[in-house]
Amino acid sequence: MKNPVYMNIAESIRNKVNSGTLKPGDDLPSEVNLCKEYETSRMTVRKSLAILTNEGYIYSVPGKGYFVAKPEYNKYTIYYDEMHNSINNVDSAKLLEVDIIMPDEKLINSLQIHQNKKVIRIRRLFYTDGEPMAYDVKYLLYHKGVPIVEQEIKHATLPEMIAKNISLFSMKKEIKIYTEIPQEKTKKLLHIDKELALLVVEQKLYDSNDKPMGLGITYFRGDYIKLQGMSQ
Amino acid sequence: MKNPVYMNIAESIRNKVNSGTLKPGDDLPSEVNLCKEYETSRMTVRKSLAILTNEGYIYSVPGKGYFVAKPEYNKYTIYYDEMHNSINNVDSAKLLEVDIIMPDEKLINSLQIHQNKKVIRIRRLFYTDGEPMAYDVKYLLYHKGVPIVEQEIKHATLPEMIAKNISLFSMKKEIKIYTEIPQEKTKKLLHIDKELALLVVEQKLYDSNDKPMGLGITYFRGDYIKLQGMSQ
DNA sequence: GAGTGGTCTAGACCACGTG
DNA sequence: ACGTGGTCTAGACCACTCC
Repeated sequence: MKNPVYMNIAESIRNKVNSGTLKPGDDLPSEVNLCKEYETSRMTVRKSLAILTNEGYIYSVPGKGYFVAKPEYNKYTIYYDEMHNSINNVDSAKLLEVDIIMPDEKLINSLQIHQNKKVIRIRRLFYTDGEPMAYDVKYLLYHKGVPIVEQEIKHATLPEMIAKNISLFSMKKEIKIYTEIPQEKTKKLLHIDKELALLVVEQKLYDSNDKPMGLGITYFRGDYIKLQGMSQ
Repeated sequence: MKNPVYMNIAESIRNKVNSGTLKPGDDLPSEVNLCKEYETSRMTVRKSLAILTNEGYIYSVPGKGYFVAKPEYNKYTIYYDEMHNSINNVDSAKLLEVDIIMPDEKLINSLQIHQNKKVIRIRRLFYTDGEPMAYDVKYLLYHKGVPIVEQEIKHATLPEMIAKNISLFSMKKEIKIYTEIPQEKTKKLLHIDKELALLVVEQKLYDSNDKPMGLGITYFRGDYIKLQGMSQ
């Protein structure tokens, strides 16, 4: 046990919260009192408290003190990538079509563009073990330098397509997950000949000014996908 | 502009990463060099670097230095609560049944229990505007003090049910999202008389020793739910 | 051995909230 | 006025990496 001092202090307080000795809303001893209790300097105590703050255990109010936070019941982290999921990975992709279209009303609203602004549409099919598992459509705003090179597009995810121009760090992303009964043409594309639902995942990417940069909609065969997430 | 010094330094470096002046894999100036560049002390520079590390912009390697990180394309945060979602909130709930059952094989595996360990099953219907929108089943391990008081159970989420005993902080949660065609009995419960898919959300809660504490499965009418997530 | 980040100290001044 | 957290300094020693 040669952990740094600040880790031991954080662990000690964390245990008090986990065990219920400290309950949400309770106040912690002040920094100077914690210094005395653990016989260390203020910066070390503050390091411990910063860790617990990051972990969501506590929060501070300037002039008042530190308090035990309420845990977030309902927060999950999910890693979603249209080419990889927990049941099946996409092992090959077919580029159906790349074209330039005039946006319909839904697209005008979604991408917040003028009705005469043209949009690049990329339609693909994703395969696993030779079977089609998802139909994928991307709508990208045309920007100088956007690659329309087949080999670059074929296996790219939406962030990868857009990151050709913009730093990936400043992008904001949104995701929507819902289910749908497939239309006839989608059934044909995905070789669906029985009653089967689609899991639909919409991704939207924004630049640092909250301007939409692209929209992707992926229609997964319901028997080929399960999304997973976890706390933390 | 009377921001703290460490914020300005962080902002300055963040901008270099966002603009592409610094690219993933590039190394940053050393702490002492940053001290000279920004004419400040080492602890202040370290505070800036700690922030950028938390934000996922950079990472450090002891003995070597700081480097620009690769952004996480595919990480999303989703707030899920079986009683609230982006389309419709549950405005009332009906408790169908609470009973004690012997676990089937699926449940034995999922909750990692012995086959003769009994399990509490809670079955509910969720309504919005008087219409049934979801069918919900929870499986809880029996523990002393578990409340089986109807009024407490009726509107509780899975974490709330289990948090009666255990500190909510130390719990780990898992979520699985998929789609299914409803069975006949589910169709009746949810008043489904047309072709309609279900969005199924499974939640599993673990205590701090990774021991499963409960499983919840919620079957949402596909036209009544859309899950949403976002980066960060 | 020189340079790097990781930990830690013992001070300081400030803005804020409460009596 | 006093106690609180927020910011900042100028040092120190350590473990690690690389040459």
